[in-house]
Amino acid sequence: MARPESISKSDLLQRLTAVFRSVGYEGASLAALSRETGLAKAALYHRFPGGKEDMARCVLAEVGRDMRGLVFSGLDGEGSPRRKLAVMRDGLALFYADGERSCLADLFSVEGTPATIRTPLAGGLKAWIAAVARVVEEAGIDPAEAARRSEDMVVRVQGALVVSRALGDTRPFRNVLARLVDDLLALP
Amino acid sequence: MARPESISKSDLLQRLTAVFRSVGYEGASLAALSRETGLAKAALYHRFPGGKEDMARCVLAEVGRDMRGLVFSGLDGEGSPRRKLAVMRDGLALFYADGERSCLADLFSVEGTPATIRTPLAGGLKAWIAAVARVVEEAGIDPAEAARRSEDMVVRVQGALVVSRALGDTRPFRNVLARLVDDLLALP
DNA sequence: GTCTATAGCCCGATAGAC
DNA sequence: GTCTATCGGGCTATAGAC
Repeated sequence: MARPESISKSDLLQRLTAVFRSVGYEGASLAALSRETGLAKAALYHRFPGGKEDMARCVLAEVGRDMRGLVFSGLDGEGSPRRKLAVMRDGLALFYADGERSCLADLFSVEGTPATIRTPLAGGLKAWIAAVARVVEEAGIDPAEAARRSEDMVVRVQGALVVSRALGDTRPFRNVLARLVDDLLALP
Repeated sequence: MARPESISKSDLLQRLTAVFRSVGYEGASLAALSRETGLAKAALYHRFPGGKEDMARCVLAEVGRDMRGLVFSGLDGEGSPRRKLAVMRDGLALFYADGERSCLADLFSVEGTPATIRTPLAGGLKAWIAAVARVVEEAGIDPAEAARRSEDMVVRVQGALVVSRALGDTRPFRNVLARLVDDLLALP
């Protein structure tokens, strides 16, 4: 039985994620993590014995699961490549709240973040690029070109999030999403 | 007369820049800024009475000047659009050390950085996009499409820096630069 | 203009009561 | 499992000697 008076593990992770996602690893103070979750610091240490690094690792794993659910999951099923990539695009819009959110791949890759967090992050990015490349190949694009386009797509999404944040305007992100499928599947 | 025993203003700003560029605004502690410049904290306060925020503002202004020198300067002169954009591309390779360096537009746009720094940053990004769009228009591309391509170029450069940093591999950055001019000037 | 020394605060992390 | 209280240390910033 779940104990309703206590915050659920999933809710807790979601709130921790929000903090790390807006201020990064070093910027996320235990005071802020405590405030945003409603748990005292000691309670956070009870749930995450490894402290802040432990929290960030769990957040990254949870975000990875969300990403797989919203973004990857459609890539493996049946359906045309165009349809699968369109599902991914819509998942990205949700995942990044239409460009309002930053990506942990950006915030967690800066110096000062522990390597135990940066390493799985790189793996996740590579997995994403590879999964998209497989779908692009299905559409008849040769493997080298498919890999190039997939990397370019991820580059554009990351860049659009940075530019949107820096300008305080989500149009760059929405512009990239609008062309994402066509750019991946364009004729050679 | 310059006093040779004291670090020059330009050298000082360059060393401060290196710190902010690798760890961001909040991550740049006065201890690190002091260590990397060889000046005691009190001496830094003598030169930058506004403290860390003052240093970051001066660093941003200096980086803006470097950017204008290396990246913008070629855009206004004579020469074909293709040649001018190629000069910009080579300037970018230098400016970002072939993808090894991060961009302040990324690091300084995260929450926690004072607005006095984030605001001029957004202006600089917009100016860059506009300057490139003018050259693309010179090549006969219509203004709306030129604006779109220029924004997309900046998006790609920013994204390539993020992905290169996250993967620990500068290939994404070099790939973007290799196609930058052709993508801007492609036939409609 | 640069230094050493330190104020005052917030940091990550822990002790121990309940 | 959560709390309050606190530790030692690093933080930004300043005082004051030279």
